[in-house]
Amino acid sequence: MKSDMTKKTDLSARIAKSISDSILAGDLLADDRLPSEAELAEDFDVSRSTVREALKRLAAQSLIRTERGAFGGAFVRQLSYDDARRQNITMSTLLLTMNEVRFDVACEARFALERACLPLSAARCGPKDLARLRKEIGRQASPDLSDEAFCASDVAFHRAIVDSAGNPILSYQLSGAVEAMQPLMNMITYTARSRARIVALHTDLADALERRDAAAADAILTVLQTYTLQLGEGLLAHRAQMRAERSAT
Amino acid sequence: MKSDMTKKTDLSARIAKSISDSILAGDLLADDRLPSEAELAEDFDVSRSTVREALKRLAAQSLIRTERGAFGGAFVRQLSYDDARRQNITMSTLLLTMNEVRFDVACEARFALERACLPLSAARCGPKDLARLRKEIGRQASPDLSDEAFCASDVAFHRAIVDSAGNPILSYQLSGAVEAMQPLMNMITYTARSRARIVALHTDLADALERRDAAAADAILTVLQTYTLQLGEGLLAHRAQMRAERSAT
DNA sequence: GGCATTTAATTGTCTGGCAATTGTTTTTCC
DNA sequence: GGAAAAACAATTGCCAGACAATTAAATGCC
Repeated sequence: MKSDMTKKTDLSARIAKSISDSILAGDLLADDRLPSEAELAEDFDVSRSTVREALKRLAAQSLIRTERGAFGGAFVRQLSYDDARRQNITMSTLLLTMNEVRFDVACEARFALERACLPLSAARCGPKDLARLRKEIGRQASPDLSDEAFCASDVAFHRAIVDSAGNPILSYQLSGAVEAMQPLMNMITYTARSRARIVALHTDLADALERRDAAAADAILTVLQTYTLQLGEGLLAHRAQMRAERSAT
Repeated sequence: MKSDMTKKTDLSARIAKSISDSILAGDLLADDRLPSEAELAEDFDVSRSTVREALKRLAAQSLIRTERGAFGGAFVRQLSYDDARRQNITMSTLLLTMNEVRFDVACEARFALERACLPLSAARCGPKDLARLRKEIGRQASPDLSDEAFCASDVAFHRAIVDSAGNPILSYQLSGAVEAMQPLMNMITYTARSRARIVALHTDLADALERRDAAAADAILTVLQTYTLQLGEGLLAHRAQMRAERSAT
């Protein structure tokens, strides 16, 4: 076995793992009710506090939800796309910031993944998707927009491209890559010139998708990637400097 | 605000969120020590049990680790790629099974994402990566292999392709898509004929990568996708039947 | 039958305590 | 003086018991 778990980890962790295994294995289905805390305490032969700690662990992973009152209790939670997406974004953000990932590495991953969506997006995007893209482009063009708001709209634009592929699994998998970039992109100061350039590229991209021209969209994305990388160039040095300062402390 | 959180959710959830926000915002850095449970209890004006439940929530998300003894306590945990990958896989698996995602949808997402890696893999894969690929191909060719083991090796092969792109962020993001497929693929029975076909395609793929021929690799992946889809065709009906049976209960 | 009240089950929170762990400090002994 | 042993202190892990809050069901009343 990879990890023995016996007698070295928390009781609450072991209990949580036991229940979580049951859920993963399909022994417990969505909306099934778990035994009450008192029953679980007896089943596992631990105190109620320990059971509660285990249940909180599961709740933190969106595996269960709890309801109070008679006939309440802990219920297996059907993991929604939104919940999964939120957790994915949190984890990706954390991974990027805590490991001081280089801007170019994150950028490469993000654009590679987005490129994977383009053929599907070009084939399937509908009027609603295009409207969403145009709306964000319009917002990006307004001059009285903070750098942060511009960046947020940029992320929204790219999310819209991913969603237009019409595959929810794809949207989920890419949410982390697209949205976790935001903190990194926020460190860029967008001049009027660079904004205009980006808006133009976004417009070209939307046009290409509307024409269902995947090859053109791909080419534009490549240009956008190069330009983004260029804008973020300074961040590599900045990161290195931060690290140097901290180690000097 | 999106969610008020005040006076409707658990105290432990609010406290966990408060601490987790501090970590996400960078106020708490990796290996920083949190106040002791007793201190936190006083700070937040709650009992120690409530603080403990909050800390267990954070531990479940790999945000902190705890150590016992004097000078022990809760420490901000540097989220490792492995931790993140594990959680990503769990969540993806859960998402796929609990939402009864159609095999073709999951398959499409998986191959689209893998396709995104191919140019990078072709450009960068080294001898070690190729050896890993060949090793899995060799395993898949041995006739005395259970369907499950064959499937596990298939997943390992595709993970190796992703890893050979040499971008850890990409590897992380794709781990969910690749590994969460395994439970679905496990429902396929692999005949000797289909195994031979898959091994041949895998070999072609490895050869193409060795030649640094991204276009050829892409074409082979398309064939593999079509074939996988064909093998999994029955699962769509199977799923529908399962659902029908359950609703009849 | 419909509405108000009571009841029972369950989670949420608190208090207080003891055991286990572990780095530090002090003591003991050679 | 130095090394081993013992005591110490801080901290988490776990437990028992209590009470409050909530909520669906059961009951009673009209």
